[in-house]
Amino acid sequence: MRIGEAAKRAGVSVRALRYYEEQGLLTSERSRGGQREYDEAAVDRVRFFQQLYAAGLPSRRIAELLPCVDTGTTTGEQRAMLTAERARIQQRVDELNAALARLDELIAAAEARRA
Amino acid sequence: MRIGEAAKRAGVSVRALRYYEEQGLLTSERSRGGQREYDEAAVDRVRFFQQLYAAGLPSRRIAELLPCVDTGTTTGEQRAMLTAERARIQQRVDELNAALARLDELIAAAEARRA
DNA sequence: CTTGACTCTGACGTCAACGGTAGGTTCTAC
DNA sequence: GTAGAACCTACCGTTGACGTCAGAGTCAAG
Repeated sequence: MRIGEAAKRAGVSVRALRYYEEQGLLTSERSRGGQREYDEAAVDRVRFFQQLYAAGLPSRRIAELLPCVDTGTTTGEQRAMLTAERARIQQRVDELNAALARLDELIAAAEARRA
Repeated sequence: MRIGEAAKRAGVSVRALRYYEEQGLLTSERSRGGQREYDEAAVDRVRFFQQLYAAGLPSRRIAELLPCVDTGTTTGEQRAMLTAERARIQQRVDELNAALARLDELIAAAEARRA
């Protein structure tokens, strides 16, 4: 499929796909006319990026861990990065839960005063 | 206390405090010389901002819900915003947990292949 | 073989939350 | 009363993940 459909299926913009390629996160075949061609795997890959972006990883880090995903092999350094990122995300989850608790206080107070 | 100490106690930069004031999130008394004066409540307030920032709320939204915090009263619109933000954050937590699961797969595979 | 939708490569624009700097003032300690 | 730390305003710079636009080429349909 071409870039427009791939973007739609992955739920991102056409520009985003070109950006990912620019950053070395995504490759693509080219038609004889020079247009990008993607397969289903590329769509999955992009969805994976979205998850990692949502988790706060910058594209640099994603690029660093892509070899693990692609080849299935890891260096000690890469394993260390994976667990470090895991810890960072876990911490973010904890922060968000704290924020949720805080918001719940506000909401409860607001509802009480409303009644 | 002056801005330097307030920043240190809140765990942010001096620049950040001036930025919050610029955005209408924080006020301060001024000494006769024009220097900002903060109390403990301001420090707490800033810590609260940090929590909300961590939860992904932009300063615009924070500014919108500050009246609830300050006056303790809410309009229907504000209550709606509070619960909407709550839902958004909850969704983010879910996304992060999904990312964690994904990373755990990678880590497990890496550890297995290492051994 | 033309039309219209889609795509291409640059390259500049955007937005948030500050960082950093310049040039000058205020405060605290001695 | 003076040195040095801390503070002031004003303004430009930064970073990341794209948005947007220009000008040109490509592709599927009729």
